[in-house]
Amino acid sequence: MVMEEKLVINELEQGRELAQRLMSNLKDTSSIESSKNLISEILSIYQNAISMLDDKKVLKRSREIDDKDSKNVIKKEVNRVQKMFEKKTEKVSFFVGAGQEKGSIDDGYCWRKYGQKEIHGSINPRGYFRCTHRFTQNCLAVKQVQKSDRDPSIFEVKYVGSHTCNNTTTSPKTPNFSISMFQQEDIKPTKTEEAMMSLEDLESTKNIFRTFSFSNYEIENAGGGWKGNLFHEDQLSPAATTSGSGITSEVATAPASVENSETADSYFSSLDNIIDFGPDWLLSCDVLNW
DNA sequence: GGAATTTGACCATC
DNA sequence: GATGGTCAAATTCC
Repeated sequence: MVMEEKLVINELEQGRELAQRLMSNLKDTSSIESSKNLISEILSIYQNAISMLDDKKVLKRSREIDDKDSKNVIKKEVNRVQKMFEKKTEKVSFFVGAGQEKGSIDDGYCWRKYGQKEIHGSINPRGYFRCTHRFTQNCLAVKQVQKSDRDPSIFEVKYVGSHTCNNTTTSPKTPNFSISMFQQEDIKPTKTEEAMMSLEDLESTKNIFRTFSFSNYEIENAGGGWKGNLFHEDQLSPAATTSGSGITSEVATAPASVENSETADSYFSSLDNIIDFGPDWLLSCDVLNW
């Protein structure tokens, strides 16, 4: 079975489990809050599953990978992912809670909004942000934030360029969140992508890959439920975005070598041996404690 | 008053 | 000409 299928099944199984819990909760009128949390989580899980199934390219590639004699395909995928890292653009979907309506998701960097555009075919406008230190430190990092048409609670954030500034709004955070990272499809090189991904970006990417599992009911609901945790203003982190996914670390965890690797090259060279590292490597992370 | 945001205009690309 | 990205003046916020 290919990775994407595992992911989808995983999502659906969690949705089923949560629905069962919800049914139990409904018998107990005192657990309304808990029920609300469960409903939110179920919805986001199904949203994830639908998104996966909806991605025809992922499914198409899944079929390729499913081919037992697909070592060449795997090689190709490794190269493709490697190229993706070489590009400076990454797209991240953020599951955003209350108080994060403006898409000014705090990812530890200072951003200044410089534009907003209605995008053809999209309901929601796209916001354009650049690093506050663009002129003082010549930092060319840029990000685009757009509320998902499919799920308004999700902000799709595309990062272009790497930070060359030293300034961050905060020290590395200890986010409680889950994150879905999708490969940016059909990225066409632009003038903003002249530089290659910096080690700094790689570092942040490695952080993103740190994983967890968050299908633990007790943990999720400790302190008012996972959503309460995730979206508490003091804790909501940026890049700390969340998809609300319940995908477990089994399928979402990046190889430990990612964290220890010094460069993207060294990391990806190890990928040659990883059969199950799927193509569009839809990663979903639920971070509990860093 | 300085910094940040908004928004219409302009420009590049296809 | 349509679309997406950026600029910059006006406006708002702290």
